[in-house]
Amino acid sequence: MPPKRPRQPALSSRKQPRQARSGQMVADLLEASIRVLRKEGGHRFNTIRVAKEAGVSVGSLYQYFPNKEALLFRLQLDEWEATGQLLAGCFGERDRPPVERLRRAIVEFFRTEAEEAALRRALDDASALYRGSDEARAQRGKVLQLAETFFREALPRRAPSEVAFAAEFFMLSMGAIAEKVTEYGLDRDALLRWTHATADLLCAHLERLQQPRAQARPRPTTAGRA
Amino acid sequence: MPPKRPRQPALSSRKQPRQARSGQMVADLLEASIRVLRKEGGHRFNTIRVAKEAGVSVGSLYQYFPNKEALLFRLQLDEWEATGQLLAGCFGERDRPPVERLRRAIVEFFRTEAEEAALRRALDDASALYRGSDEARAQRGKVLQLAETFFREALPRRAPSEVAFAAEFFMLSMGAIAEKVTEYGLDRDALLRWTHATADLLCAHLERLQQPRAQARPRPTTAGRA
Amino acid sequence: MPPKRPRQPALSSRKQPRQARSGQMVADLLEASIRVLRKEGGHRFNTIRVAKEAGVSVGSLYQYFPNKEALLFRLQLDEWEATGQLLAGCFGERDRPPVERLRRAIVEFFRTEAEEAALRRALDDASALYRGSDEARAQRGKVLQLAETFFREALPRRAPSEVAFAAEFFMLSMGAIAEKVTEYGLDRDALLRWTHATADLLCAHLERLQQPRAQARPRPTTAGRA
Amino acid sequence: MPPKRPRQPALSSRKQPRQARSGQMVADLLEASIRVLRKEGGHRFNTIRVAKEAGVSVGSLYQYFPNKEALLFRLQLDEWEATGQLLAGCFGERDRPPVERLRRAIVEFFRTEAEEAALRRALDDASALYRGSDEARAQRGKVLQLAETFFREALPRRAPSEVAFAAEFFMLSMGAIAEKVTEYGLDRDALLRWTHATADLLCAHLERLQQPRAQARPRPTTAGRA
DNA sequence: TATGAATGAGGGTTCATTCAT
DNA sequence: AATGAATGAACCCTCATTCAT
Repeated sequence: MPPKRPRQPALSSRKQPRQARSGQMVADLLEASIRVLRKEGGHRFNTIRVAKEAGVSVGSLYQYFPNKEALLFRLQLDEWEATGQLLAGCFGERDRPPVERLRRAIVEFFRTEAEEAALRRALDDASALYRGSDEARAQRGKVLQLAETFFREALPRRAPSEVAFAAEFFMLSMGAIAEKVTEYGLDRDALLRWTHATADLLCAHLERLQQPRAQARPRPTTAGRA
Repeated sequence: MPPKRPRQPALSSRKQPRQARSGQMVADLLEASIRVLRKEGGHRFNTIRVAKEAGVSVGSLYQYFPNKEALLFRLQLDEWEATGQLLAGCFGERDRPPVERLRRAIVEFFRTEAEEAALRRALDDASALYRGSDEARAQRGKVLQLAETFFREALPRRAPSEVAFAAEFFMLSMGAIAEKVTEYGLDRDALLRWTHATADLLCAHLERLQQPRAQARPRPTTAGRA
Repeated sequence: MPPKRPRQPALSSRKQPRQARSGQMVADLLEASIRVLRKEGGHRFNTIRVAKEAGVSVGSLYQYFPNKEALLFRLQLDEWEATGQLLAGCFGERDRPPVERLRRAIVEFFRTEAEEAALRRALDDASALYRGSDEARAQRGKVLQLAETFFREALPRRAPSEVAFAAEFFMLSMGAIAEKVTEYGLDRDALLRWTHATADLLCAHLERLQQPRAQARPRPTTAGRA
Repeated sequence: MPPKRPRQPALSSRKQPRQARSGQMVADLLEASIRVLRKEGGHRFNTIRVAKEAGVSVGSLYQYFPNKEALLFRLQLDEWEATGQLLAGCFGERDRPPVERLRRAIVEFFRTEAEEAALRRALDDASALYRGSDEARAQRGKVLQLAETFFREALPRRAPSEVAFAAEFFMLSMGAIAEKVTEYGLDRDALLRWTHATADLLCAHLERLQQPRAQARPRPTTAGRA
C-alpha cells in the first residue's frame, strides 16, 4: 500500500490555553490574524504572515492552532459568538413588542456587519477552508436556538415546526442580505436606507405571520421552463 | 524565465475571437472550466487542469484569457447573462400581473440556482479573484436595468429613485437568499418550501409598495447598545 | 466535515516520458538522485537538493515524479531490475550444473551489491517511504519467478510448493546476508571471503535439497523460554 | 534562541543516572519511546511525543539523553543486550551437543525477533541516526565474543581465526535472515517454516565445519561479467 | 498558432533543541 | 531539577505564467 500520511486536520485548538501566557499568545495571534486579513485580504492570509504580524514564530502559531483553517475558523467563531450576543440582547427585551425587537436586531446586525465588512469579507473568502465542519454547524445551531426562542414568543399561535422554519428563514434572510449589502461598501446614509428596507421587509413579514391565517396565497403553477 | 506576477490582472479577453475556430476554443475552455469546477471544486481549479480537460495546451488558454481570473470571470459573466435572460423572460410576461411575474421569477431563479449549486459555490470560492472589477459592475448594471423596467411597470406611482432602489433591493435580496439557501444542498421539497417562503416575503413587499402610502412605519430610535 | 485534502500519493511516474527530452530529464533526475544519495546519504535526500543537483527546478522534478517517494522507488526499481538481469544471466547458463550457477549468481550478486554499497544503504534508509507498495511487491514477484524457474530445474524431484519455498528462501537469504555484509564496507579480500562463505553455505544447502530424502532432521522441542 | 544543530551527535548518556529517581526517569523514557515507536512508527518518533508519553517534559528528556539519536540508540542497545542474554542462554547449555544448541538459539532468536517485529522495524528505520557509532561497534563486539566462545567449543579443531570468522558469519547470517523474514509479518506457521529452514541451513553448515577437511570445494573462476 | 516543459516563489507544516522561569 | 513555550530552518509540494520550438 502506498505511504499513508495521516492527515487528520482538526479545527479545535491544539491546546486549551489555561495559563495567562498561553491565553495571551492566542489572543495575539487572533488579533494579528485580523490585522492580516484586513490589510491583505483573505487570499494573502497565511501562517507566516500571521506569525510575523504577531511577532512570534510560525512554530508558536502551530502550538495553538493545528492548522491555518483552525485559525480562521476560530476567528469566524468569535464573530458568530459576538453576533449571537448581539441578537440575544435585542431579542430578549421582553418589554418591547416582538416586531420592534426584530427591527432593532436587524438594525444592530447591519451596523456591526458594516463595521467589520472588510474582515467578514476576508473571512468569507477563506470560508471554503472550514465550511461544513461540525463546529460550524454547532455554532449555527446555537444561533438558531436563540432565534427560535424569540420567534416562539412572537408567534405563539404557530405550530413549533412553523416557528422553527421561521427562525431559520429570518436569520438566513437577514444574514444573506446584510452580507451582500455590506459588500458594496456604502456610506452611512445609504447603508441606513438598505438597513431599513430590509427591516421593513422582514418586520412586515413577521406581522403577517402573526395574523391568524396568513400565507394562503395562490401559487401559480410554474408551467414550462426546462 | 519565471512568472513574476505583475499584480495587474486584466479581465477582458486577450483577443476578440472572431473566427469560428477561436470561438470554439473559447467555448471549449469555458466548458472545461465548468467541468473542472464541478469535479474538483474551486480550490483545485487551475489553468493546467482546465487546459487538459479542454484537450488543449495551457499556452492556448493564455491566448484567449490573460489570466486565470479572466477565465473565472467569464464563467461568472455567462452565468449572470443566463440569469438575466431568465429574469427578462419572467418579467416580460405583460399579460400577467406584476406580483405573479415576480413570484415566477423567484421560483425560476431558485430552481436554476439550485441546479448549478456546486458550480456557483465553486465560482463563489473564486470570486475574490475578480471581485470589484469594472466588468462585474457593468454586468450588474445590465441586470438592474432589466429589473428597473419591470418595477417601473409594477410601481407606476412611485418616484423613479424609489423604483430604482426597489429594483436593486429586490434583486439583491432574491440573489442573497437564494445563494445561502442553495448552499445548504436541500432536497426538492425543502427547496420548494424555502423558495415559496422567499416568494411570499418579496411578493408581499411588492404589494405593499403598490399601496398608496406605504412604508410610513415608526422607526424606533436605535438608542443604547454597546 | 473537516477539509479533506485528497492525498493519494502514487509511485508510478506522473507522465510516460516518450519524447527524447522527457526521457533525458528523467534520466538526469535519477542520476542526480544517485549523486545526492551517495554524497549526502538517505536522510539528506530531498527534492530541492535533487533538483539543484540535476540543474533543474523543483517544479520539473514534480512533473516527472509525483512525489519524493516515487523518485526513490524508481531508483530502487532500477536496482532491482538490474539485479534481476544479473541473476537471470547466471541462472540461465544451462550448460553448467545448477550448483555452479548458484555459486556464480551469489558471487556476482555480492560484487554488484558491494559496488553500490553506499547507494543501496541510502536507498535502504529511505525504504520506509515506499515499503509495502504494490509496485514493490510486483517487482519482488518478478525476481521470485526467475528464481523459481531455476530451482525447478535444480530440484526436479521436489514438489512445486517446496520449490517455490526454496526459491524464496534462497533469494531472501542471499539478499539479507549480502546486505548486511556490504554494510561493513570491507576490502576486496575480506569481501571475497564472505562471499564464498555465503556461497558455500547456500550451495551446500542446494546439494542437500537435491538428495532424495533430505531434511529429515530431528527438531528438538523448544521447551521453556517464554 | 534557536536549535542550531551542531552536527556532532553524541550517543552516550549525558549523565550517568546513579540516583534511583534518575534511573526511573530513564526507564520511563525508554518505555515511552517503545510505546511511541510501536504506536506511531519510526517516522513519527520525536522527542515531544516521547516526553509526553512518558509524562515528563522535553527538557527532562534532554537531561538524560543528549539528543534523539542517543535515545534510539539506547533502545537498540537494550534490544541487543536482551538478544545477547538469549543467545548466551542457548549457547551455554553444555550438556547438549553444539548443533542442537545452535538450532535452539536460532529458533529462540526468530521467535523474539518476530514478537518485536514492529518495534525492530521502527528502530531499523531510525538506525541511520546512530549507525557506525563506537558504541554500536562495542555492543556488536560483545555479542561476537559470546558466539566465539560457543564456536570455539563447537569447532575445537579449527584455527582461532577460522572460529572467529565462523562466529561472525553465523551471527550475521542468522540476524540478516531473521530481520528480512520478520519484515514479512508472517503468521505463526509460516514463521516456523522459515525458522526451521534457516536452522537447517545453518546447522548443516556447522556440521560440515565440524568435519575434518570441509570447504575444499572448487571455486569456478568468476570469468567475465563487468 | 499551438505546444507543454520549465520555472521558482510561495505556502503549510514539523520538530530538534534551547532557556527563561 | 523540571518545565514547556518558543524558535525557525527545513521540507514537501503547487501552480500561474512564459517562451523556445
